[in-house]
Amino acid sequence: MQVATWNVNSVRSRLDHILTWLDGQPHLDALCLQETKVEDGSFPLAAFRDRGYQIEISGQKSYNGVAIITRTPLEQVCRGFAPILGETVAPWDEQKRVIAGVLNGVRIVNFYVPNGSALDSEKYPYKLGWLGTARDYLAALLTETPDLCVCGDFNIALENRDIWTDRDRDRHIMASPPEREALRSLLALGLQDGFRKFTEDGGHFSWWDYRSGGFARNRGWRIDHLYVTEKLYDRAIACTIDPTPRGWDKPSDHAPVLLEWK
DNA sequence: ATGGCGTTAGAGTAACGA
Repeated sequence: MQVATWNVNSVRSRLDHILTWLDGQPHLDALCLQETKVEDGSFPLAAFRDRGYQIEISGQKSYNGVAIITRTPLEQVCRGFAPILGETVAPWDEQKRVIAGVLNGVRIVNFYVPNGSALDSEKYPYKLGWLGTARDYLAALLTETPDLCVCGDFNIALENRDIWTDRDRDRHIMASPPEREALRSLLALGLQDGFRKFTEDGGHFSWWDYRSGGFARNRGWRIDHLYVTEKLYDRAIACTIDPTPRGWDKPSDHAPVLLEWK
């Protein structure tokens, strides 16, 4: 089974890229998208359905938005935290950042973790609080489905080897110790990084800034992740970042990341 | 470098991303 995650920075602007890339992935079972940036009523559903794909969406105007594209129907589709954790967490669902479903007995969770903006921004504690709620959500899901694949744009580089530069890391959004600690606490539920099963060295990134020729100089960050529970981790046979679409005309600033298990 | 680029909303700039 193959699952991929890709922050496309607007599904409408990136429609051709997404379809072209999908055409080159005949064995892909699920593609999790983030930052679709469109209300559900304006989502280009037909472009996917006409090509035989199924798609489940959860979006809003202008910001955020997630979707899961599959070849066979996604089961037990669940949008946001509230269906699992109850109405007390409903405020966290105002921003559309979570969609999940079950495919071949595996629960696939698609997260678009808040960026946080800067350490002195009010968005920073929002990001940490969101990650705490996400941890509670995954803990609840684990009691129902033991096999979990949690993927998406986490907006966190967990280790120094996941960042091109070592300048001001501790004070930088996406690398600060509290963010890393919040992600580690979530992973401590029993999730492992698919990418690091196969690749130990640095210099592998999933996001490059549009500015200053970040991609051409490979000045990037590895912030898009596929985390899996123990059994799936043991069965994993490959995890790769595909930088190809990042080099296309008018690209997303993120590249897709794929995980395959038997 | 309060820099660099790109998207959305909506009509000139502003918010946001990471």
